[in-house]
Amino acid sequence: MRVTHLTFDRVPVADAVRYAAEDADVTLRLWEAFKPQLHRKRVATVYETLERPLVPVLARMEMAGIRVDRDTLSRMSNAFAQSMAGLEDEIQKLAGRPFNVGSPKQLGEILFDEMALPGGVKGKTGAYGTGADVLEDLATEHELPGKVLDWRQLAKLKSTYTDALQDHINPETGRVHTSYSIAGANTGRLASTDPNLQNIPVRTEEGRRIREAFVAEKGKVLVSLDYSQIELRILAHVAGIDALKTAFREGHDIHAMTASEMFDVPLDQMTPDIRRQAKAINFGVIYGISGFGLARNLRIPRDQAQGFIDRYFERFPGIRAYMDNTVAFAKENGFVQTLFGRKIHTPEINAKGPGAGFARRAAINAPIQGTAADVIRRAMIRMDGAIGHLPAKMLLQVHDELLFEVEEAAAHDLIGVAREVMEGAAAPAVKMDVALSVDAGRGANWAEAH
DNA sequence: CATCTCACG
DNA sequence: ACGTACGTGAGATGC
Repeated sequence: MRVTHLTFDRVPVADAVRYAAEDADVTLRLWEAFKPQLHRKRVATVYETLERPLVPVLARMEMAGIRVDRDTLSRMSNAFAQSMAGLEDEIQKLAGRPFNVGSPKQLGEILFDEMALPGGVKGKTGAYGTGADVLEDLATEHELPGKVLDWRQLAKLKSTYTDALQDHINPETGRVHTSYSIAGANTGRLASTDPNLQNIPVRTEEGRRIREAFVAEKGKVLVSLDYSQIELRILAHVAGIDALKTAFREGHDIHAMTASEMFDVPLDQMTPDIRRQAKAINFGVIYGISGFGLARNLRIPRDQAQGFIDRYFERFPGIRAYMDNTVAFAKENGFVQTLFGRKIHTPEINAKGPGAGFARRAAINAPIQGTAADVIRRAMIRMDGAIGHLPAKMLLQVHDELLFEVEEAAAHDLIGVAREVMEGAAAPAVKMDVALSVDAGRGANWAEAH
């Protein structure tokens, strides 16, 4: 038994398998044993965020793991390596000399010193920034930056996913077993480590294919259920925005509705670009919006971004009141609260200087992100009992999504039961003005189930 | 071991 | 005046 390397809230799967087979509650006892070693502040966070019944649930999920097909990953890895080699040749021809494409330092010197492309900005450390947004802008000037972006995407997928994931396949179970931190995030979210299964690619077609390697056992399927727009629904509730509440109640496209309201465009004349801008604003509000941040995200002038925000506050006045009240509460008390009363500490809120902006935005975001975290944690605690009669296991949590593996014939029943648990998870402690809604999918692999 | 970059919600 | 979207984890580079 190796307990020495245990942290307070993480259980290496080899131990979890052994312990949980004997006693699903053992993680909790281990956690209790390690608690005295924790830093004082960390203890306070844990006490306030921990819901004890969640601990054995997480242990069972870690123990269950998810089957990952090594051959699929291996094939993809080889394909990535080939494409990268081709791109590397092209990049170095364009650069005029060989260099390490994976080195931001060398790339910056090539782009801005040797090739003298415009827009080189040095950061605090004196190095040129070569992030994706910089290279995207630069791609209109020259062929090279776009190829570096392509190379980087493949390098990321290969090193972090197709290669590293293979090393995490447990030889005894043939499955990948993550570890969950129950107090990993300040807001009350879980965190997934070793490996992180909460950041498996999905946004691009190439990345999404990695999810094809996450498969169900023969005769079973993967079922994914995810909350639809849970943070915006919570915002509508806590800030009391009637227009948003109505839109959710009537099942409207929330970003299109926001766009229509803000820009006076009828819904039947909505364009993808106007909707995209409104979507960015909706997210911005959740993040504690600033003119600068929105301008950078949308790549528009700062005064125009500020105009959008002013307009938003004008049309949804409850939003500004929510933000002001939340910040005032944090300054007064040193914490904010989720709808369920869980405290999230904001020790920097009264700081002077550049840190003040961060603390302010974090305080605005925390009740929203934290309430969403509470909701899904409540669902997870109830889930084991609710699906106990079904041949199903809860495998993963990805902030607003739960992934299950279930015998094929029971998939329909599982979706019905799990959806009911998730949609009802706020009750009875909190009566939401906006109903929670859950989307479901199923398939032989995670790509199909999503 | 810090920094940069990028994957996710 | 200042520097900014919120919350994470991980791999590669280079000091």
